[in-house]
Amino acid sequence: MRLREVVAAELRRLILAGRLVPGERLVEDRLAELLGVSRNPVREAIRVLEAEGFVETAARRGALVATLDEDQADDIFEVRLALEPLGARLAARRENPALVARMKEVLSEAQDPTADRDLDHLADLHSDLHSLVFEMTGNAYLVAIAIPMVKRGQWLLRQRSPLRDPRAWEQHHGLIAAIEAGDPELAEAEARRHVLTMRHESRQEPGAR
Amino acid sequence: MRLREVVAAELRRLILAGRLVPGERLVEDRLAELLGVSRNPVREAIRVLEAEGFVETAARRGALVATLDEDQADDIFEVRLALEPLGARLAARRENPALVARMKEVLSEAQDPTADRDLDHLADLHSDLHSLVFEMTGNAYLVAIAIPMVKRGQWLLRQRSPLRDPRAWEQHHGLIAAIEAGDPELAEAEARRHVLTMRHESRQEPGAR
DNA sequence: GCGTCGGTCTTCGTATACATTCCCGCGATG
DNA sequence: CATCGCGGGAATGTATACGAAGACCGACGC
Repeated sequence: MRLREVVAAELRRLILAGRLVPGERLVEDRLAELLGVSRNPVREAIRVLEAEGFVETAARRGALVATLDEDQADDIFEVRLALEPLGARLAARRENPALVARMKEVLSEAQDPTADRDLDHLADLHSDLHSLVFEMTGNAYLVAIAIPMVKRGQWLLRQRSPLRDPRAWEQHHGLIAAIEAGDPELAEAEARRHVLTMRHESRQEPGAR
Repeated sequence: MRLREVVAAELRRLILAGRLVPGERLVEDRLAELLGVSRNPVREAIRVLEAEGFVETAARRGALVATLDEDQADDIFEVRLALEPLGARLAARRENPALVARMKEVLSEAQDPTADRDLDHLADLHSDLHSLVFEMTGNAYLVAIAIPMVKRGQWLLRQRSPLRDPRAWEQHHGLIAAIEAGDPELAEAEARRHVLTMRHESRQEPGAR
Protein backbone atom coordinates (compact mmCIF):
# COMPACT_ATOMS: atom_id res chain seq x y z
CA MET A 1 0.00 0.00 0.00
CA ARG A 2 1.24 3.45 -0.83
CA LEU A 3 2.46 5.57 1.98
CA ARG A 4 0.01 8.36 1.29
CA GLU A 5 -2.81 5.88 1.76
CA VAL A 6 -1.37 4.66 5.02
CA VAL A 7 -1.14 8.24 6.20
CA ALA A 8 -4.66 9.01 5.05
CA ALA A 9 -5.99 5.93 6.83
CA GLU A 10 -4.14 6.80 10.00
CA LEU A 11 -5.34 10.38 10.00
CA ARG A 12 -8.86 9.20 9.33
CA ARG A 13 -8.59 6.82 12.24
CA LEU A 14 -7.29 9.53 14.54
CA ILE A 15 -10.11 11.83 13.54
CA LEU A 16 -12.82 9.20 13.89
CA ALA A 17 -11.39 8.16 17.24
CA GLY A 18 -11.57 11.71 18.44
CA ARG A 19 -7.84 11.94 18.93
CA LEU A 20 -7.82 14.85 16.55
CA VAL A 21 -10.65 17.11 17.58
CA PRO A 22 -12.64 19.34 15.25
CA GLY A 23 -10.99 22.67 14.69
CA GLU A 24 -7.57 21.31 15.47
CA ARG A 25 -4.85 22.36 13.06
CA LEU A 26 -3.15 19.72 11.04
CA VAL A 27 0.39 20.98 10.86
CA GLU A 28 2.20 19.17 8.09
CA ASP A 29 5.59 19.16 9.74
CA ARG A 30 4.28 17.78 12.98
CA LEU A 31 2.19 15.08 11.34
CA ALA A 32 5.13 14.10 9.18
CA GLU A 33 7.32 13.76 12.21
CA LEU A 34 4.65 12.01 14.22
CA LEU A 35 4.18 9.40 11.54
CA GLY A 36 7.80 9.21 10.55
CA VAL A 37 7.32 10.26 6.94
CA SER A 38 8.11 13.33 4.90
CA ARG A 39 5.74 16.14 4.13
CA ASN A 40 4.68 15.02 0.68
CA PRO A 41 2.65 11.94 1.65
CA VAL A 42 1.08 13.97 4.42
CA ARG A 43 0.04 16.65 2.01
CA GLU A 44 -1.42 14.18 -0.43
CA ALA A 45 -3.29 12.42 2.35
CA ILE A 46 -4.73 15.73 3.47
CA ARG A 47 -6.07 16.32 -0.04
CA VAL A 48 -7.87 13.00 0.12
CA LEU A 49 -9.36 13.71 3.52
CA GLU A 50 -10.36 17.11 2.26
CA ALA A 51 -12.27 15.52 -0.60
CA GLU A 52 -13.91 13.17 1.87
CA GLY A 53 -14.96 16.05 4.06
CA PHE A 54 -12.98 15.26 7.17
CA VAL A 55 -10.74 18.28 6.93
CA GLU A 56 -11.21 21.79 5.69
CA THR A 57 -8.47 24.05 4.50
CA ALA A 58 -8.22 27.76 5.02
CA ALA A 59 -6.12 29.81 2.69
CA ARG A 60 -2.55 30.06 3.87
CA ARG A 61 -3.45 28.48 7.16
CA GLY A 62 -3.55 24.91 6.04
CA ALA A 63 -5.80 22.12 7.13
CA LEU A 64 -8.13 21.95 10.08
CA VAL A 65 -10.17 19.02 11.27
CA ALA A 66 -13.66 19.79 10.02
CA THR A 67 -16.32 20.85 12.46
CA LEU A 68 -19.80 19.43 12.14
CA ASP A 69 -22.57 21.69 13.22
CA GLU A 70 -26.20 20.75 13.30
CA ASP A 71 -26.90 22.08 9.84
CA GLN A 72 -24.22 19.91 8.31
CA ALA A 73 -25.54 16.91 10.18
CA ASP A 74 -28.97 17.59 8.72
CA ASP A 75 -27.45 17.93 5.27
CA ILE A 76 -25.72 14.59 5.51
CA PHE A 77 -28.81 12.82 6.79
CA GLU A 78 -30.83 14.30 3.98
CA VAL A 79 -28.52 12.70 1.45
CA ARG A 80 -28.29 9.49 3.41
CA LEU A 81 -32.04 9.28 3.36
CA ALA A 82 -31.79 9.06 -0.40
CA LEU A 83 -28.73 6.83 -0.75
CA GLU A 84 -29.23 4.24 1.97
CA PRO A 85 -32.62 3.11 0.68
CA LEU A 86 -31.17 3.06 -2.82
CA GLY A 87 -28.29 0.91 -1.62
CA ALA A 88 -30.60 -1.46 0.21
CA ARG A 89 -32.85 -1.82 -2.80
CA LEU A 90 -29.99 -2.53 -5.17
CA ALA A 91 -28.38 -4.92 -2.72
CA ALA A 92 -31.61 -6.85 -2.37
CA ARG A 93 -31.73 -7.30 -6.12
CA ARG A 94 -28.49 -9.21 -6.00
CA GLU A 95 -27.37 -12.40 -4.43
CA ASN A 96 -24.15 -12.59 -2.55
CA PRO A 97 -24.21 -15.15 0.24
CA ALA A 98 -20.64 -14.38 1.21
CA LEU A 99 -21.41 -10.73 1.91
CA VAL A 100 -24.64 -11.59 3.66
CA ALA A 101 -22.72 -13.98 5.87
CA ARG A 102 -20.27 -11.24 6.75
CA MET A 103 -23.13 -8.93 7.61
CA LYS A 104 -24.48 -11.52 10.00
CA GLU A 105 -21.09 -11.95 11.57
CA VAL A 106 -20.88 -8.24 12.21
CA LEU A 107 -24.38 -8.28 13.64
CA SER A 108 -23.67 -11.10 16.03
CA GLU A 109 -20.44 -9.56 17.14
CA ALA A 110 -22.23 -6.30 17.81
CA GLN A 111 -24.83 -8.06 19.91
CA ASP A 112 -22.55 -10.49 21.63
CA PRO A 113 -23.16 -9.76 25.30
CA THR A 114 -19.75 -11.14 26.25
CA ALA A 115 -17.85 -8.79 23.98
CA ASP A 116 -16.68 -5.46 25.21
CA ARG A 117 -19.20 -2.69 24.93
CA ASP A 118 -16.67 -0.23 23.65
CA LEU A 119 -18.76 2.37 21.89
CA ASP A 120 -16.08 3.13 19.35
CA HIS A 121 -15.86 -0.50 18.42
CA LEU A 122 -19.62 -0.68 18.06
CA ALA A 123 -19.52 2.38 15.85
CA ASP A 124 -16.91 0.69 13.66
CA LEU A 125 -19.11 -2.36 13.34
CA HIS A 126 -22.05 -0.18 12.45
CA SER A 127 -20.10 1.49 9.68
CA ASP A 128 -18.86 -1.87 8.46
CA LEU A 129 -22.37 -3.17 8.21
CA HIS A 130 -23.62 -0.26 6.19
CA SER A 131 -20.57 -0.37 3.97
CA LEU A 132 -21.19 -4.04 3.28
CA VAL A 133 -24.68 -3.27 2.08
CA PHE A 134 -23.34 -0.71 -0.35
CA GLU A 135 -20.67 -3.10 -1.54
CA MET A 136 -23.30 -5.69 -2.23
CA THR A 137 -24.96 -3.38 -4.74
CA GLY A 138 -22.02 -3.90 -7.06
CA ASN A 139 -22.33 -0.23 -7.95
CA ALA A 140 -18.78 1.09 -7.79
CA TYR A 141 -19.82 4.71 -8.00
CA LEU A 142 -22.30 4.37 -5.20
CA VAL A 143 -19.68 2.67 -3.07
CA ALA A 144 -17.20 5.44 -3.77
CA ILE A 145 -19.47 8.14 -2.43
CA ALA A 146 -21.34 6.13 0.19
CA ILE A 147 -18.37 4.82 2.15
CA PRO A 148 -17.08 8.26 3.09
CA MET A 149 -20.66 9.25 3.81
CA VAL A 150 -21.09 6.36 6.21
CA LYS A 151 -17.82 7.19 7.91
CA ARG A 152 -18.85 10.78 8.30
CA GLY A 153 -22.09 9.59 9.80
CA GLN A 154 -20.15 7.53 12.28
CA TRP A 155 -18.04 10.52 13.16
CA LEU A 156 -21.13 12.62 13.56
CA LEU A 157 -22.80 10.19 15.90
CA ARG A 158 -19.62 9.93 17.86
CA GLN A 159 -19.52 13.64 18.40
CA ARG A 160 -23.16 14.09 19.10
CA SER A 161 -24.61 10.90 20.47
CA PRO A 162 -23.04 7.47 20.41
CA LEU A 163 -25.16 4.66 19.15
CA ARG A 164 -26.51 3.30 22.33
CA ASP A 165 -30.07 2.76 21.30
CA PRO A 166 -30.50 -0.98 20.73
CA ARG A 167 -33.33 -0.26 18.33
CA ALA A 168 -30.86 0.70 15.66
CA TRP A 169 -29.26 -2.70 15.86
CA GLU A 170 -32.62 -4.43 15.87
CA GLN A 171 -33.46 -2.71 12.63
CA HIS A 172 -30.40 -4.16 11.01
CA HIS A 173 -31.89 -7.62 11.37
CA GLY A 174 -34.88 -6.63 9.35
CA LEU A 175 -32.77 -4.90 6.76
CA ILE A 176 -30.44 -7.83 6.28
CA ALA A 177 -33.31 -10.28 6.22
CA ALA A 178 -34.98 -8.27 3.46
CA ILE A 179 -31.75 -8.15 1.48
CA GLU A 180 -31.16 -11.85 1.92
CA ALA A 181 -34.73 -12.61 0.91
CA GLY A 182 -34.28 -10.53 -2.21
CA ASP A 183 -37.11 -8.15 -1.40
CA PRO A 184 -36.08 -4.73 -2.72
CA GLU A 185 -39.19 -2.91 -1.60
CA LEU A 186 -38.93 -4.13 1.95
CA ALA A 187 -35.18 -3.53 2.10
CA GLU A 188 -35.68 0.01 0.90
CA ALA A 189 -38.34 0.64 3.52
CA GLU A 190 -36.19 -0.85 6.26
CA ALA A 191 -33.22 1.25 5.29
CA ARG A 192 -35.35 4.34 5.25
CA ARG A 193 -36.72 3.60 8.66
CA HIS A 194 -33.25 2.96 9.97
CA VAL A 195 -31.86 6.25 8.71
CA LEU A 196 -34.82 8.08 10.20
CA THR A 197 -34.10 6.42 13.53
CA MET A 198 -30.47 7.43 13.37
CA ARG A 199 -31.38 10.98 12.53
CA HIS A 200 -33.87 11.10 15.34
CA GLU A 201 -31.29 9.76 17.73
CA SER A 202 -28.70 12.21 16.56
CA ARG A 203 -31.08 15.01 17.42
CA GLN A 204 -32.11 13.56 20.74
CA GLU A 205 -28.88 13.94 22.59
CA PRO A 206 -27.08 16.85 21.07
CA GLY A 207 -23.60 17.32 22.38
CA ALA A 208 -23.52 14.15 24.41
CA ARG A 209 -20.04 13.15 25.52
CA MET B 1 -6.08 30.64 -5.92
CA ARG B 2 -3.63 27.96 -5.04
CA LEU B 3 -1.59 26.49 -7.76
CA ARG B 4 -2.81 22.97 -7.14
CA GLU B 5 -6.35 24.17 -7.71
CA VAL B 6 -5.40 25.85 -10.94
CA VAL B 7 -3.73 22.66 -12.07
CA ALA B 8 -6.70 20.55 -11.01
CA ALA B 9 -9.10 22.84 -12.85
CA GLU B 10 -6.96 22.82 -15.96
CA LEU B 11 -6.62 19.05 -15.98
CA ARG B 12 -10.34 18.70 -15.42
CA ARG B 13 -10.95 20.99 -18.32
CA LEU B 14 -8.58 19.06 -20.56
CA ILE B 15 -10.27 15.82 -19.64
CA LEU B 16 -13.81 17.13 -20.11
CA ALA B 17 -12.81 18.68 -23.41
CA GLY B 18 -11.47 15.37 -24.59
CA ARG B 19 -7.96 16.68 -24.96
CA LEU B 20 -6.84 14.02 -22.56
CA VAL B 21 -8.47 10.82 -23.69
CA PRO B 22 -9.50 7.94 -21.41
CA GLY B 23 -6.66 5.56 -20.79
CA GLU B 24 -4.04 8.19 -21.44
CA ARG B 25 -1.24 8.28 -18.93
CA LEU B 26 -0.79 11.36 -16.85
CA VAL B 27 2.96 11.63 -16.54
CA GLU B 28 3.75 14.02 -13.75
CA ASP B 29 6.88 15.44 -15.29
CA ARG B 30 5.22 16.17 -18.57
CA LEU B 31 2.18 17.79 -17.03
CA ALA B 32 4.40 19.86 -14.79
CA GLU B 33 6.37 21.08 -17.74
CA LEU B 34 3.26 21.59 -19.85
CA LEU B 35 1.69 23.79 -17.20
CA GLY B 36 4.89 25.45 -16.16
CA VAL B 37 4.80 24.30 -12.55
CA SER B 38 6.69 21.82 -10.46
CA ARG B 39 5.66 18.29 -9.76
CA ASN B 40 4.19 18.85 -6.32
CA PRO B 41 1.09 20.81 -7.34
CA VAL B 42 0.54 18.33 -10.15
CA ARG B 43 0.62 15.43 -7.75
CA GLU B 44 -1.83 17.06 -5.39
CA ALA B 45 -4.14 17.96 -8.24
CA ILE B 46 -4.09 14.36 -9.41
CA ARG B 47 -5.21 13.24 -5.96
CA VAL B 48 -8.16 15.57 -6.18
CA LEU B 49 -9.15 14.34 -9.61
CA GLU B 50 -8.74 10.82 -8.36
CA ALA B 51 -11.20 11.49 -5.56
CA GLU B 52 -13.57 12.98 -8.11
CA GLY B 53 -13.30 9.93 -10.29
CA PHE B 54 -11.73 11.48 -13.35
CA VAL B 55 -8.46 9.61 -13.03
CA GLU B 56 -7.56 6.18 -11.79
CA THR B 57 -4.21 5.16 -10.49
CA ALA B 58 -2.53 1.82 -10.93
CA ALA B 59 0.18 0.78 -8.53
CA ARG B 60 3.56 2.01 -9.62
CA ARG B 61 2.17 3.09 -12.94
CA GLY B 62 0.66 6.31 -11.84
CA ALA B 63 -2.44 8.02 -13.02
CA LEU B 64 -4.54 7.31 -16.09
CA VAL B 65 -7.51 9.21 -17.35
CA ALA B 66 -10.43 7.08 -16.20
CA THR B 67 -12.30 5.03 -18.73
CA LEU B 68 -16.06 4.94 -18.57
CA ASP B 69 -17.58 1.73 -19.73
CA GLU B 70 -21.28 1.09 -19.97
CA ASP B 71 -21.47 -0.45 -16.52
CA GLN B 72 -20.00 2.61 -14.91
CA ALA B 73 -22.37 4.81 -16.85
CA ASP B 74 -25.25 2.76 -15.50
CA ASP B 75 -23.85 3.04 -12.00
CA ILE B 76 -23.66 6.80 -12.21
CA PHE B 77 -27.16 7.14 -13.60
CA GLU B 78 -28.49 4.93 -10.87
CA VAL B 79 -27.13 7.33 -8.27
CA ARG B 80 -28.20 10.36 -10.24
CA LEU B 81 -31.69 8.98 -10.34
CA ALA B 82 -31.69 9.25 -6.57
CA LEU B 83 -29.87 12.55 -6.12
CA GLU B 84 -31.29 14.72 -8.88
CA PRO B 85 -34.89 14.32 -7.74
CA LEU B 86 -33.74 14.94 -4.19
CA GLY B 87 -31.97 18.10 -5.29
CA ALA B 88 -34.98 19.30 -7.23
CA ARG B 89 -37.29 18.67 -4.32
CA LEU B 90 -35.09 20.51 -1.83
CA ALA B 91 -34.52 23.36 -4.26
CA ALA B 92 -38.25 23.76 -4.76
CA ARG B 93 -38.70 24.09 -1.02
CA ARG B 94 -36.57 27.18 -1.02
CA GLU B 95 -36.79 30.55 -2.58
CA ASN B 96 -33.88 32.09 -4.33
CA PRO B 97 -34.88 34.41 -7.14
CA ALA B 98 -31.27 35.20 -7.97
CA LEU B 99 -30.42 31.59 -8.66
CA VAL B 100 -33.64 31.02 -10.55
CA ALA B 101 -32.80 34.01 -12.70
CA ARG B 102 -29.39 32.56 -13.46
CA MET B 103 -31.01 29.28 -14.41
CA LYS B 104 -33.22 31.09 -16.87
CA GLU B 105 -30.25 32.90 -18.30
CA VAL B 106 -28.50 29.63 -18.91
CA LEU B 107 -31.61 28.21 -20.48
CA SER B 108 -32.07 31.08 -22.86
CA GLU B 109 -28.43 31.03 -23.84
CA ALA B 110 -28.68 27.33 -24.56
CA GLN B 111 -31.70 27.85 -26.76
CA ASP B 112 -30.59 31.01 -28.43
CA PRO B 113 -30.68 30.08 -32.11
CA THR B 114 -28.14 32.77 -32.95
CA ALA B 115 -25.52 31.44 -30.59
CA ASP B 116 -22.98 28.94 -31.73
CA ARG B 117 -24.12 25.37 -31.52
CA ASP B 118 -20.87 24.17 -30.10
CA LEU B 119 -21.76 20.95 -28.40
CA ASP B 120 -19.09 21.36 -25.75
CA HIS B 121 -20.46 24.73 -24.85
CA LEU B 122 -23.96 23.32 -24.66
CA ALA B 123 -22.67 20.58 -22.41
CA ASP B 124 -21.10 23.17 -20.13
CA LEU B 125 -24.37 25.03 -19.92
CA HIS B 126 -26.16 21.83 -19.14
CA SER B 127 -23.80 21.09 -16.27
CA ASP B 128 -24.14 24.65 -15.02
CA LEU B 129 -27.88 24.37 -14.94
CA HIS B 130 -27.89 21.18 -12.94
CA SER B 131 -25.26 22.53 -10.60
CA LEU B 132 -27.38 25.61 -9.97
CA VAL B 133 -30.29 23.43 -8.90
CA PHE B 134 -28.09 21.65 -6.40
CA GLU B 135 -26.72 24.92 -5.13
CA MET B 136 -30.22 26.18 -4.56
CA THR B 137 -30.86 23.37 -2.09
CA GLY B 138 -28.49 25.03 0.33
CA ASN B 139 -27.28 21.58 1.25
CA ALA B 140 -23.50 21.85 1.24
CA TYR B 141 -22.95 18.13 1.45
CA LEU B 142 -25.22 17.43 -1.45
CA VAL B 143 -23.47 20.07 -3.49
CA ALA B 144 -20.09 18.58 -2.67
CA ILE B 145 -20.97 15.20 -4.07
CA ALA B 146 -23.38 16.28 -6.79
CA ILE B 147 -21.14 18.72 -8.65
CA PRO B 148 -18.51 16.12 -9.50
CA MET B 149 -21.33 13.75 -10.35
CA VAL B 150 -22.82 16.23 -12.80
CA LYS B 151 -19.44 16.85 -14.36
CA ARG B 152 -18.86 13.15 -14.75
CA GLY B 153 -22.25 12.91 -16.38
CA GLN B 154 -21.24 15.62 -18.81
CA TRP B 155 -18.05 13.76 -19.59
CA LEU B 156 -19.98 10.59 -20.08
CA LEU B 157 -22.40 12.14 -22.50
CA ARG B 158 -19.54 13.70 -24.36
CA GLN B 159 -17.92 10.35 -24.86
CA ARG B 160 -21.02 8.45 -25.67
CA SER B 161 -23.58 10.78 -27.12
CA PRO B 162 -23.60 14.54 -27.01
CA LEU B 163 -26.77 16.16 -25.86
CA ARG B 164 -28.39 16.88 -29.11
CA ASP B 165 -31.89 15.88 -28.24
CA PRO B 166 -33.85 19.09 -27.70
CA ARG B 167 -36.22 17.20 -25.45
CA ALA B 168 -33.67 17.33 -22.68
CA TRP B 169 -33.65 21.11 -22.85
CA GLU B 170 -37.42 21.28 -23.00
CA GLN B 171 -37.61 19.34 -19.79
CA HIS B 172 -35.49 21.93 -18.06
CA HIS B 173 -38.26 24.45 -18.49
CA GLY B 174 -40.65 22.27 -16.59
CA LEU B 175 -38.10 21.58 -13.90
CA ILE B 176 -37.24 25.20 -13.36
CA ALA B 177 -40.88 26.23 -13.42
CA ALA B 178 -41.66 23.69 -10.73
CA ILE B 179 -38.76 24.91 -8.61
CA GLU B 180 -39.76 28.52 -9.06
CA ALA B 181 -43.36 27.70 -8.20
CA GLY B 182 -42.20 25.98 -5.03
CA ASP B 183 -43.73 22.65 -5.94
CA PRO B 184 -41.42 19.97 -4.54
CA GLU B 185 -43.44 17.01 -5.78
CA LEU B 186 -43.57 18.26 -9.32
CA ALA B 187 -39.92 19.29 -9.31
CA GLU B 188 -38.93 15.87 -8.11
CA ALA B 189 -40.97 14.19 -10.82
CA GLU B 190 -39.55 16.47 -13.50
CA ALA B 191 -36.00 15.79 -12.39
CA ARG B 192 -36.63 12.10 -12.40
CA ARG B 193 -38.06 12.22 -15.87
CA HIS B 194 -35.13 14.26 -17.05
CA VAL B 195 -32.56 11.85 -15.70
CA LEU B 196 -34.41 8.97 -17.29
CA THR B 197 -34.32 10.80 -20.61
CA MET B 198 -30.60 11.39 -20.29
CA ARG B 199 -29.98 7.78 -19.46
CA HIS B 200 -32.08 6.66 -22.36
CA GLU B 201 -30.21 8.97 -24.67
CA SER B 202 -26.89 7.80 -23.38
CA ARG B 203 -27.85 4.29 -24.31
CA GLN B 204 -29.25 5.23 -27.68
CA GLU B 205 -26.10 6.26 -29.40
CA PRO B 206 -23.28 4.39 -27.79
CA GLY B 207 -19.88 5.40 -28.95
CA ALA B 208 -21.03 8.39 -30.97
CA ARG B 209 -18.21 10.73 -31.85
C1' DG C 1 9.29 -18.39 -32.33
C1' DC C 2 9.53 -17.87 -27.50
C1' DG C 3 11.21 -16.81 -23.12
C1' DT C 4 14.40 -14.37 -20.40
C1' DC C 5 17.30 -10.68 -19.25
C1' DG C 6 18.56 -5.99 -18.89
C1' DG C 7 18.04 -1.20 -19.58
C1' DT C 8 15.10 2.68 -19.34
C1' DC C 9 11.34 5.24 -17.81
C1' DT C 10 8.26 6.60 -14.25
C1' DT C 11 6.38 6.76 -9.93
C1' DC C 12 6.95 7.27 -5.12
C1' DG C 13 9.01 8.84 -1.22
C1' DT C 14 12.65 11.66 0.93
C1' DA C 15 15.17 15.72 1.83
C1' DT C 16 15.91 20.51 1.48
C1' DA C 17 15.40 25.30 0.37
C1' DC C 18 13.03 29.58 0.06
C1' DA C 19 9.39 33.22 -0.58
C1' DT C 20 5.01 34.59 1.11
C1' DT C 21 1.79 35.16 4.40
C1' DC C 22 -0.34 34.79 8.64
C1' DC C 23 -0.44 35.08 13.59
C1' DC C 24 0.76 36.43 18.01
C1' DG C 25 2.97 38.93 21.33
C1' DC C 26 5.30 42.91 22.70
C1' DG C 27 6.20 47.48 22.94
C1' DA C 28 5.15 52.22 21.93
C1' DT C 29 1.84 55.67 22.21
C1' DG C 30 -2.30 58.27 23.12
C1' DC D 1 -4.85 51.43 30.76
C1' DA D 2 -6.22 50.33 26.24
C1' DT D 3 -5.17 50.14 21.52
C1' DC D 4 -2.58 50.21 17.57
C1' DG D 5 1.23 48.78 14.89
C1' DC D 6 5.24 46.39 14.08
C1' DG D 7 8.42 42.56 14.02
C1' DG D 8 9.71 37.94 14.52
C1' DG D 9 8.53 33.31 14.21
C1' DA D 10 5.94 29.70 12.19
C1' DA D 11 3.61 27.31 8.57
C1' DT D 12 2.19 26.91 3.94
C1' DG D 13 3.04 26.78 -0.91
C1' DT D 14 6.20 25.89 -4.28
C1' DA D 15 10.44 24.26 -6.39
C1' DT D 16 14.25 21.03 -7.02
C1' DA D 17 17.18 17.08 -6.61
C1' DC D 18 17.95 12.34 -5.64
C1' DG D 19 17.49 7.31 -4.70
C1' DA D 20 14.84 3.11 -4.75
C1' DA D 21 11.49 0.10 -6.72
C1' DG D 22 8.54 -1.43 -10.12
C1' DA D 23 6.79 -1.69 -14.91
C1' DC D 24 7.51 -1.67 -19.74
C1' DC D 25 9.99 -2.68 -23.89
C1' DG D 26 13.23 -4.42 -26.76
C1' DA D 27 17.10 -7.20 -27.71
C1' DC D 28 19.32 -11.30 -27.31
C1' DG D 29 19.90 -16.18 -26.72
C1' DC D 30 18.00 -20.64 -27.04
